[in-house]
Amino acid sequence: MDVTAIIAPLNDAQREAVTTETRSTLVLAGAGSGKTRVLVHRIAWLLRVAHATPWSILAVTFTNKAAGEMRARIEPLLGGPQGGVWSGTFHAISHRLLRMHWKEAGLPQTFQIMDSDDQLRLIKKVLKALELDDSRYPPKQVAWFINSNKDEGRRPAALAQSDPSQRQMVRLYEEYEKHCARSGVVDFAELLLRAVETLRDDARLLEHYQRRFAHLLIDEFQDTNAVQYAFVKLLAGANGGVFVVGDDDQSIYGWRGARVENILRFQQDFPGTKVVRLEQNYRSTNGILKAANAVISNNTERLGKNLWTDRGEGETVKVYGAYNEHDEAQFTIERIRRFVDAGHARAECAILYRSNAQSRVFEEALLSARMPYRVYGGLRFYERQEIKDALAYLKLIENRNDDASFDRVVNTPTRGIGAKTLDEIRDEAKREGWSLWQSARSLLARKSLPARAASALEGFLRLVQELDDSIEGLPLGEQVDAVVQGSGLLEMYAKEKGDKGEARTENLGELVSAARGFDPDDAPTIVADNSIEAQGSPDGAVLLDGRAVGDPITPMAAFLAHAALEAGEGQAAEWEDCVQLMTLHSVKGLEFPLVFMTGLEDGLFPHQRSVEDGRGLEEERRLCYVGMTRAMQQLYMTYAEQRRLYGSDTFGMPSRFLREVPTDLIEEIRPRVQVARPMYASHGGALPETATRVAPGSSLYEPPAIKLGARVRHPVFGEGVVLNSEGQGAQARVQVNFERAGAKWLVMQFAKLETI
DNA sequence: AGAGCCATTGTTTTT
DNA sequence: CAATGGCTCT
Repeated sequence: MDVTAIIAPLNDAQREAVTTETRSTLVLAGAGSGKTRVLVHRIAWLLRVAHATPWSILAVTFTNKAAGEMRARIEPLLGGPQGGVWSGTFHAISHRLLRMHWKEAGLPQTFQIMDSDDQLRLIKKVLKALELDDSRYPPKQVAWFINSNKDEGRRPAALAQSDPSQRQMVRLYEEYEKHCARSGVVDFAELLLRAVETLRDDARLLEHYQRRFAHLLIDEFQDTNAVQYAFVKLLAGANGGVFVVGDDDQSIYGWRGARVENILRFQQDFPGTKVVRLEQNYRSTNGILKAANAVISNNTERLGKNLWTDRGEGETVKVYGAYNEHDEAQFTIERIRRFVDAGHARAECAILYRSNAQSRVFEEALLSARMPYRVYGGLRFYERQEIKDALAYLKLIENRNDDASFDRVVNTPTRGIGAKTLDEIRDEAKREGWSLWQSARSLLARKSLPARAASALEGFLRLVQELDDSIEGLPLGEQVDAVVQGSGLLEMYAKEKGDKGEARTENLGELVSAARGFDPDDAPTIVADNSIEAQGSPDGAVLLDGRAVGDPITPMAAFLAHAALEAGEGQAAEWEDCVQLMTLHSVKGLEFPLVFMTGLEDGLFPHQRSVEDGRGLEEERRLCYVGMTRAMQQLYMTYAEQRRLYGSDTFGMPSRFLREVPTDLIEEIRPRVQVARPMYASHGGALPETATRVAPGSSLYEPPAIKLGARVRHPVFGEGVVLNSEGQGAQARVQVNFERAGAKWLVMQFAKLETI
């Protein structure tokens, strides 16, 4: 393997990035510009040309999927699997550090990871324990408060306690942390924060890793939050090489703490950063690209970048204004059918929408059209109830103090441990500061429970202990099998009637086979490969206290972490050729020859709640940009004039993003016959259509004459508020709720409305 | 323990 | 329009 093979397939900008010798590099990689390629080739370059050792490289990605893809692409380039390189998500890497250095991190060796679902349950418990009203402090909001503070690196002590409700929130945060500590569980945000704090506060550990990881590579840098940024900065230290790749125009996770500003900050914090822009797009035709560029250019907070391509103009972007959501679905399917009839695969087509709820109409239509499809998102394997039950038993076997797991299965299957007994246990736990397991044992020892409850509880404790004893020394798969059966879960779900029970027992079976097939070595970020560290790297990485750095991780611990960190795909990968349905968020990173962006109506997309502030709107616009740039050959953008939402009909205006595409780049497809809008339109695509150039004055380009929520005055009815509007141009009507006369529909053309 | 009833409440998602 | 959660009643 020589240098040519690594750099030959690259364009100038890509090559400049891959071969850079500056300490810090920022690659601004536009959509479809070969971002992953640059990352992969950079690693190959470091190994083969700069002669870096594998263990000096740490590559961080945003999702597990991306990490897997990166690993898969490095292999052929280097002619074999690359052991020693640490790669994975920030969470997986943090987890690995914490497992190895649990002592330094102040965690029990058997600490367990708590997912968002467990977290919410715990918060509800804490609310109850503090006797706070959960309608005044909605658990979701509390979770948001805790998580976003952790994402920003703030512990309760660092928080202002300005007003009483803020004080309560901080108290909840504190109490929540106590519960976590007591039961030895760690939530997602905690994984990161704890890892950063541990490194920060332990000079020897920090020095070891700073010296070891001479090369840091971070993907999707625009999606990093404050703690992740701190993590990078900490590990880089004063000398480490940092190579970050990102695209400010594709930052769509601001709402969960991601900070685009990190890109700007990076250049300040790492003086001398070389900035490389990848602007040549290899994915889309020029028409699509120009349209996408036009939309994103409306954002003010940009680093600036213009994608170009040397592919041909291609087809124009098509816009379709449907009567309603059913018409929208029919139209979409009809176009897919044409595409497929022309010899394409269904899997080349993607239907995108803003929110998951919108998939339903498409699913129904696809079903009745007998067209196979696959919906991304939804309930994932390790999030299923029966799987979580089984995992809870396993976690409890690992760590008796895991309260979340105790709570979950103490009475599953039912064994006569009711609310009353549990309250007793919880009271005891609160009084003594113990875990539920410890409290249960104490209550039993003191014989302070009624006989029946006592024997039921006794039975549960014994069951867990017996399971623990019986699986010792067995291979992982047999351990899981023994627990699934011995816990009674399998029997319980087998009794459940109907398909549901069957599906659940099947899933439990799948869990067992997942465990049988689980190879810790396939989860490189989860299992510490101590052998490599023990040998020390040739360039002389230190050993701490002369022993291997950190503790090894058992297969069971690795499996449980894998289940928590990588919740598994929503549906088992079916290899049938099918149409792909997903949200605009989950399409990031993918590409399709034919893309439909649907539901382009103001209020839906951009979403109502984002329209209210400017930054929110810019993020929505980036989401639109992400969607548009997924299309390789053909892009359709559709909206519905009428849509049933939350059980009532709404009349939306075409999305403002549609108006941001220059008219000469799109063709608007409209029904040829202007019929009166049918009440329940569903014309199966049979309606003759015609494609026309959009003329100024077309419905799309006529801004709404009146804003929803505006106050208006009518010569006869007096003052009121605009509730709704419908139609455009001469037919435009508005619904106004008059203070005296009540709600009325008025035709804009005739009603002499005056805004006030 | 489980069925049945009423009220509430609705983005985006990974880890 | 649902899905969810809390509640009561058997």
